[in-house]
Amino acid sequence: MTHSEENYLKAIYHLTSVLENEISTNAIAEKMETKASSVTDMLKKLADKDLVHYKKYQGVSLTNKGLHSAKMIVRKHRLWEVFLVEKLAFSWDEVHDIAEQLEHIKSEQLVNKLDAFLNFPTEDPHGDPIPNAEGNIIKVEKQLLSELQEKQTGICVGVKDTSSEFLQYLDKQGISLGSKIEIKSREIFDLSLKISINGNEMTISNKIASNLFVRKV
Amino acid sequence: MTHSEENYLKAIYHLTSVLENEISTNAIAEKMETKASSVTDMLKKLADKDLVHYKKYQGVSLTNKGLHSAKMIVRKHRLWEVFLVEKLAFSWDEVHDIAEQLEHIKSEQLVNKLDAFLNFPTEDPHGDPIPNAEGNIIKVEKQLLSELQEKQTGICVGVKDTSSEFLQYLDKQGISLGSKIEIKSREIFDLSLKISINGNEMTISNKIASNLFVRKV
DNA sequence: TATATTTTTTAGTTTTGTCTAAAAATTTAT
DNA sequence: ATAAATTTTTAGACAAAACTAAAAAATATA
Ligand SMILES: [Mn+2]
Ligand SMILES: [Mn+2]
Ligand SMILES: [Mn+2]
Ligand SMILES: [Mn+2]
Repeated sequence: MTHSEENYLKAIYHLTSVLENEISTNAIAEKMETKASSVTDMLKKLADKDLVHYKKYQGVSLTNKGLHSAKMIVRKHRLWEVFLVEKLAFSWDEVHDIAEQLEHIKSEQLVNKLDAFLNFPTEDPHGDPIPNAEGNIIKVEKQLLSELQEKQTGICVGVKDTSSEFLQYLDKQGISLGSKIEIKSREIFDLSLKISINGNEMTISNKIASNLFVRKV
Repeated sequence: MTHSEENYLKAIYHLTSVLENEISTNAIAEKMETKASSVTDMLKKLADKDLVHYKKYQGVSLTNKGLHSAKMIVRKHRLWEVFLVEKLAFSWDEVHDIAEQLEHIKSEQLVNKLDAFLNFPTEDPHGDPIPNAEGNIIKVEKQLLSELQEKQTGICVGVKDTSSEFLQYLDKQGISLGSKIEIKSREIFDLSLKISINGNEMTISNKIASNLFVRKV
């Protein structure tokens, strides 16, 4: 499997969890920042290899084989991110691009030894789940901070936007995975929130709150 | 720089240390298991990018820029090999192919953090020197075991052949980097050696002895 | 329903890296 | 010095992965 094929599988996998039904050519093109015609070419190739179900004009979905491959790529991506943060002291906003390269390294033994070296983590530095060697994922129930009611409290367990801009903003505000956040009040006008985080009071916009995952406590 | 360009630079670099003078198209083709015509094509491209000095029919050599790039690839290859052996518990005969992939990961920060994580090793698991961030190499004087005289003793500091067959043979015989080897006697007929290694006596062929580097003591 | 708009596919190019076959240059042998 | 052998380069082709422009299909609108 080529890097390009792997990137397409991964894109389809990620779109599947957001869009539920069949994935459109255009959705893939947008996600991969490429042209729809290139996507069509690749879908044919992936279909030939039994990695996707594809019918002209009808969108695409992963076969079992394709799903498993996609999960293994995501597994590698997230394990490498853990390695970079935990072992090499990268910060969580620096690791994505490097992991994009490392996820294509081919060696089952390597992934599994890396997994063991890292003590079989179940989540990456952004709170995303890491599939195990069989492809199984531990789902943690979580919701957006913006969905919490006034006076409710949550533990920050993930980010929806993983851009370094957003992650660096969170660093600046002292928000990280594990932070305890209480909604003090919600401003009706712009849905901004007054929160207390580890005792510290501050105001955050709705945009921020709808990119933070929390586990209610 | 593409993977392929990097592989060519590395091949030329390795051939340079063996062949001294200008490197021939055929030597590169043989090393890379490709056709001479493919090599010619690539040499033109590398010359265009000022990575090699190339004159038709006259062979090729690395420019300063090309030499530095090659050293950085070798640096990555050998650091990753150290990582795989020291941290992930791979054996020294399993790491080369994985390092061939990892050497192409592009991130200066990654290499340097990995280097620090490994405590700035100067040699890889096969005894080959690791260029530092500036490309400098610590040369250790070493010679082939086959060059030692009777009654002389050496410490094993490297292997010339890094094939897994040879490395596994060494494992089986209990020979590793750091082993103290004394030449007890040399058989004139086939140049085989009776040696004692860490007290243990055994006989090895000339082929083995001329693939083992030692530091005389 | 008929028409307009959007989405998707097809057709034809381009770039990279490879190949084979043939031509050109260099080296070796007579 | 000439001929033979070897090495290297050129010419032309191909596969992968991208692109643009145009055609076809599906969807939305009047
Ligand atoms: Mn990532
Ligand atoms: Mn992540
Ligand atoms: Mn190696
Ligand atoms: Mn090595």
